[in-house]
Amino acid sequence: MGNKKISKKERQRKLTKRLTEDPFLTDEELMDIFGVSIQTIRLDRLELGIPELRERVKQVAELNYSKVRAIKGTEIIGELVDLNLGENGISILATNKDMAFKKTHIIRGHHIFAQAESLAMAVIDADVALTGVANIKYNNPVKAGQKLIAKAQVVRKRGNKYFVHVFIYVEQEQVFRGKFILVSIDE
Amino acid sequence: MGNKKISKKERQRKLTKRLTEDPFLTDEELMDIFGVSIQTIRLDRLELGIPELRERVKQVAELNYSKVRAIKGTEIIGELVDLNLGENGISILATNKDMAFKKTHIIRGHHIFAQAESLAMAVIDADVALTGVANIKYNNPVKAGQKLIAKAQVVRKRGNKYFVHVFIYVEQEQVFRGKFILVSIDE
DNA sequence: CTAACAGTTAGTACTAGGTACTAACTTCTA
DNA sequence: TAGAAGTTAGTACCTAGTACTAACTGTTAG
Repeated sequence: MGNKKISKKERQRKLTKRLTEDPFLTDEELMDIFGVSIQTIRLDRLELGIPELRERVKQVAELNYSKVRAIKGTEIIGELVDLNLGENGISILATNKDMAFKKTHIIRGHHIFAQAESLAMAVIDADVALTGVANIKYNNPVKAGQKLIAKAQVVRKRGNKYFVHVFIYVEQEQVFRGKFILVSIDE
Repeated sequence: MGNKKISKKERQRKLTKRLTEDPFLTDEELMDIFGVSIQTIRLDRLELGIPELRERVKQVAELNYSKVRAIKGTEIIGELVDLNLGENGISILATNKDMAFKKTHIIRGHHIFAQAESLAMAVIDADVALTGVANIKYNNPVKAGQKLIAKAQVVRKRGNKYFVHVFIYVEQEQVFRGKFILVSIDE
């Protein structure tokens, strides 16, 4: 693909773009793409501070390995720190900027909801449950990096219906409250 | 960490487990973990058909490179198929088993909530919004693989508060309804 | 008791995809 | 036309392996 001469600056700009699009390219492939020697590619990466292929692949792998876990978790969102089955429970969720809006760094609502819902499910003494009705309120926006402490309380149980209240706090201040009605399914 | 003799079978079982938990372990680290030589680790991997570290890392990277994009999207959960800013909108979310409980294959509530909430945000004509209050109800469980069609309608606007109703259907049948009050933040 | 075998270890040659470095060549430019 | 910038070539070395041969250890069957 010998593009007929482009400047060093231009090549380095394109190289950066190419590698952000596809971090799996080897120096050898880049050599063919830009029609320069492998040493030039390596000098470019050195100047631009772009690590080698294996390092780039590892970074992508590590980044997503934790991210996916955090989103879908095993089952519960946040870390369960206390639990009395059928009574109450506490979970902690450390927020990060991946959970937030890019502009404002305010945590997206469904992450908070997910913590509350999954804690509510954890506290009831049933194998599988579904959220029937939820009445929720977000009191205050949460910033990326803040630690969410969720407290759940089973208030009533009627047949296979559980009424659970969940309150989420950031340093004593309430940021969320939710009333869930969970329905357990017997198999 | 020389565990005092374990059988080959047992070691290979544990090795498989260790590597599914943490695919970033080198043969050298595994050698220390199991107290055997590096050749034994390599024979084990060969017998078990487990590829080398760099291949494993690459697989994790490639797998998630596409998956994560689908989970967090740019901003909206599901695909936006129709939108009249300030009035209404429709989004479609194709569910899969990663969004469901392992046992029952029923979609976890917060994914449905996330689709509804993000659609509600998309329809209101404001840069950034937060969910203030949500009153929601799950009518019917959703199975993995079903296609969720969400319809949002802005019913009232008062100052920086927007009242949005969202209904989600699976083939004409309503599975979710939510009333959101969204608050736009002016910067 | 010993031969046979599984299991383990040791060692060598080779690989990809590099780093780090020296040296030389080409091209532009003052 | 000298010198700097840019490019290319080549070498030694690195990691985390594969693929292979050879030898050693421990158990077990005849």
